[in-house]
Amino acid sequence: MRVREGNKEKAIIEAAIKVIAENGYYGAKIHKIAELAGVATGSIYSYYENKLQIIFAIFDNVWKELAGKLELVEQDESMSSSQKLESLIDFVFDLFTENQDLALVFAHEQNVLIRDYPDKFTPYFEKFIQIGQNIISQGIAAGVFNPSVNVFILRKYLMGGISGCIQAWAIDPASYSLAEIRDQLKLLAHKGVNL
Amino acid sequence: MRVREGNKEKAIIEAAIKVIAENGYYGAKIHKIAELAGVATGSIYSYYENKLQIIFAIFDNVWKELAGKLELVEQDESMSSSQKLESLIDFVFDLFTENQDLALVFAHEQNVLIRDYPDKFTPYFEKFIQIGQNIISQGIAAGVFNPSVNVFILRKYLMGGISGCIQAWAIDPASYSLAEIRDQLKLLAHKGVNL
Amino acid sequence: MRVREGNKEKAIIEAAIKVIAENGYYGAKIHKIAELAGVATGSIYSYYENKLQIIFAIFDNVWKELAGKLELVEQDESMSSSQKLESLIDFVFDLFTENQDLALVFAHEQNVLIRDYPDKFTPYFEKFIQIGQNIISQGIAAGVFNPSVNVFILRKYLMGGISGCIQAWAIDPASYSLAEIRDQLKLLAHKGVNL
Amino acid sequence: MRVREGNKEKAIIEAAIKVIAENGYYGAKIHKIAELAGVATGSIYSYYENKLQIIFAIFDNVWKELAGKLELVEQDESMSSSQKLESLIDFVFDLFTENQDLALVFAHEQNVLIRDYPDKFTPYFEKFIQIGQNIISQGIAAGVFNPSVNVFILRKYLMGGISGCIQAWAIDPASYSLAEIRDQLKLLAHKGVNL
DNA sequence: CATGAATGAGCTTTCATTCAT
DNA sequence: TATGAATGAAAGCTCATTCAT
Repeated sequence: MRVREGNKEKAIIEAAIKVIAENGYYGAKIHKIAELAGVATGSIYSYYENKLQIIFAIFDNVWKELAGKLELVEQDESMSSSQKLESLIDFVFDLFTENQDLALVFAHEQNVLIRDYPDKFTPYFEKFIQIGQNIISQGIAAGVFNPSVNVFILRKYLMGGISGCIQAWAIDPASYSLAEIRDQLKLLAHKGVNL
Repeated sequence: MRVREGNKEKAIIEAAIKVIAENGYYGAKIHKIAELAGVATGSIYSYYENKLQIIFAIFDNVWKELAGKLELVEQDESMSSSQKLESLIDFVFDLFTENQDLALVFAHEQNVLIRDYPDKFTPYFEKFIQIGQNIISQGIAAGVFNPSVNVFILRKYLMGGISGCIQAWAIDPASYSLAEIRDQLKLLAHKGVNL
Repeated sequence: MRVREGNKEKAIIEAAIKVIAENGYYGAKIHKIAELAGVATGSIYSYYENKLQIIFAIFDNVWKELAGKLELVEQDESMSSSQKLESLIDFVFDLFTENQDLALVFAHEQNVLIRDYPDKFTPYFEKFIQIGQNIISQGIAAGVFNPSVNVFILRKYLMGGISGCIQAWAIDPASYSLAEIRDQLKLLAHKGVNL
Repeated sequence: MRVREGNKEKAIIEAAIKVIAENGYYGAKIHKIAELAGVATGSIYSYYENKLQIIFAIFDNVWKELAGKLELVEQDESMSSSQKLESLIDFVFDLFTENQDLALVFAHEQNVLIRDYPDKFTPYFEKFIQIGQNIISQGIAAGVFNPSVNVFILRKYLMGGISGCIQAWAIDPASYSLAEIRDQLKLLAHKGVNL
């Protein structure tokens, strides 16, 4: 049956997220991940080729899900560009605020991973970014977004800003109101792109 | 001669920036830093207590300089809040675009360092951020900035956005026009804070 | 099989005794101990926390065994104080002459270890010494040992004398007759304590 | 002038005794010895070929002096064998109780040094021991000492016993009365050798 | 597939010794 | 001779990965 194995694979990923969130990628010991996942150290290697593939898998899951959702929104002709942009923020925001450890892994590890292995990082991230860029471009074409913004730069700016806020919250959740961050993010994004 | 050449310490820092930019903190081997600095491995430890202190020193230099500059601007009564905000962006932008490796170290390592050693990270960073926050608050008080933005969140957003752009450029400088990034950053920052 | 072979831990200790005997604690390289034990360097650390714990374990084994034996003798009411004192010498003598390397480790390292880590050294040594002291005190009370000897000083003297002889033999076994050393030790001990 | 240099050489030896007493030979850093001696690190090497020669010099000084004194006593026909034996103990005892650090160095390092460098250790030690052995042999020949003791073994026993007592005192001087140790040592030595 | 003991390459750090001044 | 910054070999220890069971 796939169920049991599927469970182990997932248990490993979840344990890895927790351990990496707490210790960083280098500080996350395979032994600890295995322990937390309730499997033997060696079993990790039945599911993932090596340590690197585990964190790749984490981000693959994340961006596959987000890109899938965003793709549906992009194609939804009943939504305005502004609504689509808000949805983008909501998707990212929902996922990471649901799972604080995942947010920390995202904030701390993704950039470094992309630097070290630009060609091996999940293509779904690029896809997600590309869709986001499309949404903005479409908004510009539709006359609702400011044509003077460089979408290529804007996407880096927006992602950086969102990431900065999520990280701040994940490190010290007690100091931030999630609802306010979300509203502010949307406000700032809109101010950034609107005419 | 007894006069310390004053170069070795600097040579080590510069070599460290280069090696860390290319390999990350964990991937930066002391041996390589020493080699690039043109000193013996052991000499590193005459100048820095251990590997960690090297990267701390890098950030200490960076934020000491930036906080110093920003402090002068903050106190300059001839400048408007908008001009001060632009100066902030210019300072960060100038420093990191002058030194691409430093930009990569900043973009990839700072957050992780702060996570792992929150109390040992240079206090000048917090000082810089605090001054930036003051500038925005003063702009709000002066009626030029939007009072509905949460400065606490905004500062994370702005720093994240700036960092995201600098990182994108540092990884792939050929694809970006520095001048355009700078203009866009200022535009986006203004749009974010203005009424 | 899950059954630990029970040999590796012992093989490491035995290799350590040999290597430390030949090179001293500081001269004993982990790599050499591992090689002689027939295990990988890293395996040492599965059994012992660090290098120090290895030599602590050696002395723990030694004095645990000797203190256990001496305790039985102390409680044996059929033996005279003189016989008990002879037993003490026999126990030490037997153990160390059976294992020349162990004798060298004892003679060369124990004092230094106690100096450097007085609180971490095996408590069984103190126990052994204490029982020896009791035996002498009982002999004095029974009127067979000389009441004018200071048992506190005597125990240092006796241990020092025994240690000196064992060391001399261990360094150059060809020059000494074990049987004669043993007889002389007993003679000297008796002359030291008898009335 | 020799004076100045002579002072430095002595200052180094004295600093070395102190530092080695506190940290052991391996724990004694050349840098610390130089600092305490008030000379530059490199200057040590103008006086001693290397670290090893420093501790050799310490023991050379010690045993040269003691052997010289004991030689005079041995040749003194007005003294009995028993008096000569007492003198031996007095000499050792006086020197080490005058200089507690020296006692620690003796107790902790001499045996190890002899093991590691049997041929390079000061010949004056062997000379001292030899004279001591002669004194006992003469006492036996004169009919005052017990002919059944093996002088070869006895000397190891006596030196071990004396060393054990001096070490105990040096480690914890507050717990011992020097006068009593000295008396007990003489008593035990006499009981050991007398008929 | 599951296990976890075993592996050993590779790293940071120390410190006796050197040598240009 | 005196100095002390510089050297670099060497060692303890870690931990991702393997593999016999």
